[in-house]
Amino acid sequence: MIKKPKGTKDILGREAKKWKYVERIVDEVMEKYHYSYIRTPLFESTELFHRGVGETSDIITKETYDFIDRGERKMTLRPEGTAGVVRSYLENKMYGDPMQPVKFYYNGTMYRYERPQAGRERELTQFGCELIGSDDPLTDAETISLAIQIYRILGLKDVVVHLNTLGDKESRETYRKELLDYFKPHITSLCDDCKERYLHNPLRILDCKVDGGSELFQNAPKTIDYLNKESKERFDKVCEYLDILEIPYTVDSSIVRGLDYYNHTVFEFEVSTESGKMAIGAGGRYNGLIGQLGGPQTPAIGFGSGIDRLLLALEYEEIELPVKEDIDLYLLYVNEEEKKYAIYLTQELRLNGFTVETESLNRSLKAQFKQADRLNAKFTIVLNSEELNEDEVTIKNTKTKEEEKVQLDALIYYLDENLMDDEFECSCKDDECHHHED
RNA sequence: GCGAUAUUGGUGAAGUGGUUAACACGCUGGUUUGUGGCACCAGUAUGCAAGGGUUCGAUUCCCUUAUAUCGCCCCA
Repeated sequence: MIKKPKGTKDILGREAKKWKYVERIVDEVMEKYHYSYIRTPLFESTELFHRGVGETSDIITKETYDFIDRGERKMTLRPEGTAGVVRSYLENKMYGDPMQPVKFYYNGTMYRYERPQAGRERELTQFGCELIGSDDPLTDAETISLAIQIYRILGLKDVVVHLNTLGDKESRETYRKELLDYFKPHITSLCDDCKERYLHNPLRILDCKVDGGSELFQNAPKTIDYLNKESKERFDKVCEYLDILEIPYTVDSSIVRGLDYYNHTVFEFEVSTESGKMAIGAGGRYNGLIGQLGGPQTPAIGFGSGIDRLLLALEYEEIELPVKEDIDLYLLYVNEEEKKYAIYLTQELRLNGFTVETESLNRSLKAQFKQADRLNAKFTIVLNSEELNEDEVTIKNTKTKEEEKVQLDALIYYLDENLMDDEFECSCKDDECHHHED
């Protein structure tokens, strides 16, 4: 048996319907925020992702899916969405476009060579957006609000926005130095992982799961205290604008980014699950990236959000998305004449907008009824030669078990009438629920 | 890269160093000659992840590999 590759999964049935629903909401909200959809390649030249080595280690070195193509070019499956969008921005010289800023959103699979665990796959799906060409703090606030809107519409009301600022380059370097100085006398008391982090990734020390709550860590320098005036004012503006938008947030100095082109605003969206807190999305300002990739110095901000994790969060919160797999009608038959009519009628009803299924395994009537039952068909019709000669059928409502004789030419009308009030009832009871909109 | 636990039919699973691997659901058929969902009856794993080893004998013990789940590192 050939099995699926490690860290991938098949999404099917009801689960697949949920995905499509989430993606539809993403499309709708993104359009309202005036982001336009962009599709970039699933693979790019390796150097796009492996450029500008920052303070992080593992990302660049071993966690991408790299391959050499038949033309001996070094390629990498995209591990995230931003780099491809920015590459496209540069390649299409969009910095010269009179329409500024440039706003894109994407939704697609990303690939990371990691060991799978809860909420972590090798192939993951993320949606996200990038706003390129504005440094105004209002775009920071808008980006965060956009993500929160999507989460809320899907039913996640308790997403916590963790907000932080890294400041500009000057502020960051000062901070980094202060942090190293602060921990230097305590290196020996740090856990082994943190000793390693001290050398390669000092900002992550604050994330330590072992000593994170200790006094030493609580009193560690915070990025916010090392901002220069300009960066501080900028951050205050972002906060002010979020207040206007009534987006609650908590300033969390432990939020950092792994890559060094990030500056100023960084944020993460966090939810609770049975195994603790989990980030379902994250983003930040990356004013340094476009220049790093050889373009003009251009400010930009964006976020990415994992759909897999989003669905995990919904499941944990027991939020039901309005998806249904039921069919409207199952057509049963026994003899060839009836079968021929079933073939015709199935198509006719499908063309009129109904979800119709008919028997294709020549099973006994009993088995056909079981099938109709399994499919949750709202109606069944057993085609009967004698009735057909009279141009009528007997249609049965599977819920009420009532049967009715209906003239064939009135069948569509009948179905329309009786399926109308059959609307989805979703589990969220508050007014903000958008599930009923269509 | 490191660690823990697991892997038995279509599904959920029980189980033992020794002839025929429980039980349940599902499925198929029948009781019911064209109207199911209930009931009853029957059928449904030359097979216990793969390979190797220990043994007279292994699904059961050991090793390796694969995969799964969950942690650590990392998290763009």
